[in-house]
Amino acid sequence: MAHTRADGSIIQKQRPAMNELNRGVWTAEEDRKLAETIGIYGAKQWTIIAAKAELNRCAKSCRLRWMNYLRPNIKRGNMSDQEEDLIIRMHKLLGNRYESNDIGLIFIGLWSLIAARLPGRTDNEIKNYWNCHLSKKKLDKGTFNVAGISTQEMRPKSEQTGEEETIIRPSNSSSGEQGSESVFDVNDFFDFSNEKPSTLEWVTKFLEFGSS
DNA sequence: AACAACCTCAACCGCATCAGA
DNA sequence: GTCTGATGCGGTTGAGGTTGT
Repeated sequence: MAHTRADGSIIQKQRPAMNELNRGVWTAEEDRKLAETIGIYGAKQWTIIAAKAELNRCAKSCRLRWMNYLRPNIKRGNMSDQEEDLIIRMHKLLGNRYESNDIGLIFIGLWSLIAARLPGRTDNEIKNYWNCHLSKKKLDKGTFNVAGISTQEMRPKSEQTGEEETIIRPSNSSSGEQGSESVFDVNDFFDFSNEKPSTLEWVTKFLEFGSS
């Protein structure tokens, strides 16, 4: 079974078949059938798509393949510094903060929230990138320092000094204004107006928690 | 050249949430 | 209000690739 990598090279991969459903790597023919079916029925009703495509794949598998690989405008290749910076910022602000509180809503939609703000990137890709590159970088150094901003400096002042503060101060601005009040405002940075209600509620709780 | 260790990333799994009956 | 199937998410796996010795 062949599979195409992001750079166009072919890899071979196979998992043992379970039940009567096809599993493992998608073939070019399966991709073609799936794309064709989605072209007819749209990328929404996955149980119908899975049945109509006659791929012997479950709906979840079809959805995953479309979302992570076949979907138009998927951007592949290395993450830019800006993209990496954004991932780190958002993970720092959303992910780690929620690890340390007791609201009980940990990491809900984190990767998809980040992916939504990185056009062409998938949540799976960002998650993989974090696990492979960034979390390791964090472990190695204790802090990040991407695009001139370390996560120590990204921490709300309240975490650093115990004072009340919800702003983040880049260590050096591009304008070269040493020590200027170039404030990173969480409310400006995150526009969640298009998120579904449950996510919006979660973000609201998060922001309320961070500022209380 | 051969082997081992590590890295990458597509795909699967289990669970939570959503939406419609 | 409840039930049930569909959908979406993060965590994890594991085969193939890459790098180091």
